Amino acid sequence: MPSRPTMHDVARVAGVSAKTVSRVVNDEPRVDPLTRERVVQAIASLGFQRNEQARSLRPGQRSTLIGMVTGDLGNPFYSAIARGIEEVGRLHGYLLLSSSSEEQPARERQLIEALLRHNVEGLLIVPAAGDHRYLTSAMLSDVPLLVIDRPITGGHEFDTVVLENRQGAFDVVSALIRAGHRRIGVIDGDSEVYTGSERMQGYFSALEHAGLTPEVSLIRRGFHGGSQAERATLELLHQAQPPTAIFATNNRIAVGVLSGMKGAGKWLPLACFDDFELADMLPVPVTVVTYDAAEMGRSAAELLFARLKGFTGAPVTKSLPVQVRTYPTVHS
Amino acid sequence: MPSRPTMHDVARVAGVSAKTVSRVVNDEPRVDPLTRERVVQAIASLGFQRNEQARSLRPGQRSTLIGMVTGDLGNPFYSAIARGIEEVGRLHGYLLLSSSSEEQPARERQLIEALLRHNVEGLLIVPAAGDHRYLTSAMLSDVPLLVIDRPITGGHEFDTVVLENRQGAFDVVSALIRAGHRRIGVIDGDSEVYTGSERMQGYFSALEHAGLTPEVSLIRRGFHGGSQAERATLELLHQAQPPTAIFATNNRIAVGVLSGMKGAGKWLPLACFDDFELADMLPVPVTVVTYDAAEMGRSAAELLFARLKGFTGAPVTKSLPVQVRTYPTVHS
DNA sequence: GTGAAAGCGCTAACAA
DNA sequence: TTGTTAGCGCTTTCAC
Repeated sequence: MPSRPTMHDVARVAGVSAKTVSRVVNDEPRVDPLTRERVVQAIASLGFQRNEQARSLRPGQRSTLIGMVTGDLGNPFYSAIARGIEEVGRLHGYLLLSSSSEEQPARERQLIEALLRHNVEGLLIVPAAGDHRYLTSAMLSDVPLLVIDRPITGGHEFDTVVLENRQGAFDVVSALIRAGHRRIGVIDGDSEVYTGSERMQGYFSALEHAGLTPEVSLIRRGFHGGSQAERATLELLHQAQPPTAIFATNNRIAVGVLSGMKGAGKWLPLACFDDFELADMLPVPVTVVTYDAAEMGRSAAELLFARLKGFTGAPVTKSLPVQVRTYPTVHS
Repeated sequence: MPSRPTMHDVARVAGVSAKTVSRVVNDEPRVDPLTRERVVQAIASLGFQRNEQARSLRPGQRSTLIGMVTGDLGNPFYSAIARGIEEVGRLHGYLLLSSSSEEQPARERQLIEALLRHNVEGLLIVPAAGDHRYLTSAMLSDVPLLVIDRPITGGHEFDTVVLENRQGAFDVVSALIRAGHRRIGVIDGDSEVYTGSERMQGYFSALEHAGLTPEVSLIRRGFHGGSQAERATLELLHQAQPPTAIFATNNRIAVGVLSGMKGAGKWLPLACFDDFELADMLPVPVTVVTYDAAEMGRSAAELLFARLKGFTGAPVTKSLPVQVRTYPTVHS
């Protein structure tokens, strides 16, 4: 059972003091080349690896750890963000502690506390719903916190990176209108969530901009999973005056909408916030709002490292651009 | 700029020694209820949070950190595994350090070393290709390592969790045969990768079992992305004796195959290892091998924690079951 | 039931 | 150029 060698072990083998080993490990200048060589040899022969936890215990030393909390690491949207964060972190020599709140506020708080106990130098969160006033500067004690995808409302202000949700929804609904649609159904995910409400506003703006009046019978809000969206779609399609196209405010909803169309045997053009694979293989034309989720992670991480490097100033909010893309139908 | 309070700060406020605070924080029994109460108050009023790095520095103390290396955290397959690991880790009070090797052996090694420097108690990796003999017990110094999805060949033996790749491929190809197909094309991802070669063996076994002879012209191997698979599909479809169905050894390949079919305007039934969304919305019947990727992560993590709890014995290899599932075509 | 002293592995400050 | 001392925040002796 080999236990990790310490600097003292290396020092003994090299015939120097621990401090000299430390100097070599940290590439400090004032070390005799010959001494350095002896130490390097000893390090290699013992397979020494510095204990980062011990190092970061000293005041003024960094832990080189950052922490992340999203709703669900297994969700491709969140994991793309995680990927972006990790990528930038690695460039700076940081490792990423990642965790899933399962969208539960209590869990999110526990995770943030756990990450802080482990001395992360920075936090990045995709906040769950709920009150975040517990995020006081006392609790965070100088650890910068970056908010991704949905701003935290009320209380302390944080650096934030979001998508241009409203603009994207406006653009994609406008595309349907340009294609001649006047009755555009909409199925919204959780409309209490920031992104959902922003996208709904984009929908309304697009109608208004085209001189169209929103119609209650075409709007279905507050659906969580795909199966709820599927039922809502059936309702929409079976009513007396059905829509001629449908806008889904996210891709999980879109999948439910497609199932609904399949069930009803009525295929309508689909618009959707979020790109998804095989959109070009469907029996309906699909228009999506596409964007780079990993870029959200990268932007957030870059802002975080700017803070760590001493950038001060008022909290920043960055909106990332999105793009509309149309996929043709497949004719089988 | 608030800095984190220490146990000494709490001790001062509560009028006790640091050791007593430690006792309270660790729920040790022999503390006077009144003293305990005073300490609890002080902890609350200061917002004290124990410094885990300092704690884990003492010999015999755990870091409550585990580390993971996969090819790409942003890939849904890997992130599902990460999710499973994280879930089990959380139950045990552990945080997860996750990182992406980008399938580069050198990067993988660097990440493993970085994780060890940060005192992870266990490692879980989805290994990149290449030689892993550097993973010596000297390097790992008692840190258990779990291998996921693809066994490490040669050298040290590790606990391993994989899918029943061969059986799954056998089953899904057999399903095509039962449906009457005699000429089944196959497009393989990277056939040097363990999963690819296992799945190919399953394909061959299924043919053999049905008394069919493999045909070179129906087999295309070694394709990386979807676009390579797309070209291979076009070749397959345009030859004199085309197949009547195609087996794709993973879902990225399957997407390429579908593009190829679209390009050729020839739609054939598709079989595929890996489930994927919207498989029931395609102009061809799709049969997939489905499984729970998160379960791989959970199984691996459970095995890891068993080791941490002292389970000894020869390295274990666990194969997780897979299932065949058929989606009907959509008729638009 | 409580506290004082020592030390985990490392590095900043100071000596030599 | 190199070594000694001290201490980061915590917990383990071992006294009291």
